Amino acid sequence: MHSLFDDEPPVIRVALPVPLTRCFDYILPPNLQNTYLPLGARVRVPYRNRTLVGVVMARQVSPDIPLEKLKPLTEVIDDASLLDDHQLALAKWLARYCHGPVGEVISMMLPAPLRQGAAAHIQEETYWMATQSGRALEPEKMHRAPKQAELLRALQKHQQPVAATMLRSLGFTSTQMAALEDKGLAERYLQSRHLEGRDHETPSVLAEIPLQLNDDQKHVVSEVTGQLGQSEVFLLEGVTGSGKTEVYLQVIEAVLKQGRQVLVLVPEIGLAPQTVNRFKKRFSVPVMTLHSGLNDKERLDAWLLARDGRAGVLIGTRSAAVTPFKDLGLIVVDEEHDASYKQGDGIRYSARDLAIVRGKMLSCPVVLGSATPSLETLHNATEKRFQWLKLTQRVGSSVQLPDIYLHDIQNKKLTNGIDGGLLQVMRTHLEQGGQVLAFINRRGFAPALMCHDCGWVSDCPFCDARMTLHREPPRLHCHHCDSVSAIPHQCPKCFNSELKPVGSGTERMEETLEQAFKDWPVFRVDRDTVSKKGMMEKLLARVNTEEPCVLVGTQMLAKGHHFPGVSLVVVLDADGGFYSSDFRGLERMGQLLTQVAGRAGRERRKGKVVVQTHRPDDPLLKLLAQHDYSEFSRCLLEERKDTLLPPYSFMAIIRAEANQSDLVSGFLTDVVQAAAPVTSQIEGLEVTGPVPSPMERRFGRYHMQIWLICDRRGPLHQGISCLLELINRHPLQRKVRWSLDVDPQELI
DNA sequence: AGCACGCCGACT
DNA sequence: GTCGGCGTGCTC
Ligand SMILES: [Zn+2]
Ligand SMILES: [Zn+2]
Repeated sequence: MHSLFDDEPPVIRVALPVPLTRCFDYILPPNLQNTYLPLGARVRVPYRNRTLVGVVMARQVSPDIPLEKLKPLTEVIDDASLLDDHQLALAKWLARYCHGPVGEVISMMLPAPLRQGAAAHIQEETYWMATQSGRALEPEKMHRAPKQAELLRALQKHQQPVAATMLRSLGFTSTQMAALEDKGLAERYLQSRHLEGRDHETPSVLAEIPLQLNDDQKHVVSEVTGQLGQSEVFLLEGVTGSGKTEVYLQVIEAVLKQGRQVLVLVPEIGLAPQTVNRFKKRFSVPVMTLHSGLNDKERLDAWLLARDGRAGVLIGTRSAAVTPFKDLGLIVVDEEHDASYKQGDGIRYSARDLAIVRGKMLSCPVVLGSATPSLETLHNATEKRFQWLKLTQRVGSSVQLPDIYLHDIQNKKLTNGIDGGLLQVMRTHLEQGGQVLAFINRRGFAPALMCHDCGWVSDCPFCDARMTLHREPPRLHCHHCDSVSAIPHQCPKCFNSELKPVGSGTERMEETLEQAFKDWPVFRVDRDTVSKKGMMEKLLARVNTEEPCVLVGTQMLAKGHHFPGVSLVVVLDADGGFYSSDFRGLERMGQLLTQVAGRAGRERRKGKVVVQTHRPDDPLLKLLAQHDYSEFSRCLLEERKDTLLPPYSFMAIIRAEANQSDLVSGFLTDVVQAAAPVTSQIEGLEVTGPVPSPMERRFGRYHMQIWLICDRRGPLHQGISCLLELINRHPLQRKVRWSLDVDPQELI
């Protein structure tokens, strides 16, 4: 709105990274009134007694507080919009969805240097390339300038521009480079080092010939490429080895040929160099990555190159979902069911869901790929909101699905978590020259230490949990609060000197298997071994020799790296999903088991999977053993429908914690009771709680939650707004930390 | 969230 | 007398 009077100073509305769900207005001082200041540009503003970086959300606003209370802004940082209209619309959408401040959402979207006000310009470096006449000239003829001749000879060897820094490290000087330029023999280029001489404007997109597709793949590629420019969501369901990646590559190729950009989302661990290299090898356009392994500068460059349309393909983990693009033509979400797509703190968004929202806003297709789609996605596909495409044929004729055996351990005495019969199966397999993969879902030596005389257990002093016994290095370690203590030599309660480890983790399994198989090496892969630098590379090299060995580890082994020599996979604790307090426990178990099975015998020989279970007759487990994830998921969906849980309802959780349990319960009880007159009138909305979290005490703090479940999103958000309003007015706000999670993935 | 302001106990 | 504990209020 324009000001009522012309002499009133122009006021702008700024989103700031503060936890207050409103924007702040500032006066544009006279000296900045002629500065170009578009929406989405960053400004520096005074805020209380400090200065903050904010983003312009509106101009020429009439402030809701008296004009004399407004402060003038300090500085305009961007001379052009930093975030375009779509990016701002996305931020607003996410802020509404999370019931959070748009300023915090925007702050989350920006790489750290931009948050702090750094210039939004790609650092360009000088590159040199021989011109046509430079290539035609024989350097030997340059008698009077031997150094320049040598430089020209070096440049002639390359078809691509060579970095000036590289030439300098070879002993050439800038004067020599400039001299060649003056003679028209060399040309200078300014470009980002990350582009590796590639250019998105390139006329040819391909750097190699694509693979031949089978009929399934051809059908999928033509379906998706036939609907480019439309906001369609595709579920691409393809079993392990059905050639999903090649389908992605060929759909991406079609988008790149239109001169548009592509975003590829991958799980946290999925960003293996081999995946990225496959993309770089296929395309001649710049392929950038964005993941947690990059430093601030690298992240900023990737972000800017995507925003400026200079990156053709961006492959990234969760946070890449909020990267701006100049002309986005396709989003691929690989392993869409993966839990790492959900941000667990701060702005709790799902990268997969955000991808779908962006697709709708930009009219671009979204491809969700998985061998084990989430129930949410399957439900959307069944309801025809997504187009359901399937890859049923496995690529390569020799590849067969492994046989899966459910190994009954009811009434069996296990030695350190493994049955003697199963050890024999492993031995036979090793004798035949095969590699074995053994999964166990717990790190450490044993999940607890116990006194058999008085019943003392290694409880964590800060959590409702046992401290895990570790041998490397020896310690008791709580996996929930990270507190560490020495291993007691005798029982702290009765002084009995015999304390027994209870249950097995990866370390104990490693030891057990080492003792059982003296002739073959046993390698452990879990967070503790992988974090040691260079260990993983060394291990991969050893395992890739395909000499017989045993790999024991956590889920980490199932994701990421593929081991071609493995033909026996052993799952030691499959029953966890049955006893999980989370209604998604079984779904996760099915996805993990299917993924694990895909690790057995993908090449050459047929694989075998053995699953230790107390429930060999369980119908769901049997379905998984028959490679029937579809029927398995159909059964689970049936169950969710009966219990009216997601995806048959929408859910939100309000979590709260404090150092005293009565503070949390008092706080949440007040809120629920005060809201009841309103929430009980909202049709279909169910408010449950406060209830203690599955592990009430964690790190000395008491956790409780309120559940909101509703059959429609609208009333759910109405209920949330009502509760949050009361929370924000509650006097205990200072002592209780709380958060809202819409569409939670974890119920903890 | 942050950060100032303000009001009480125990220190030089 | 003052240093610092944290309860309270506000941020354009
Ligand atoms: Zn004891
Ligand atoms: Zn703990």
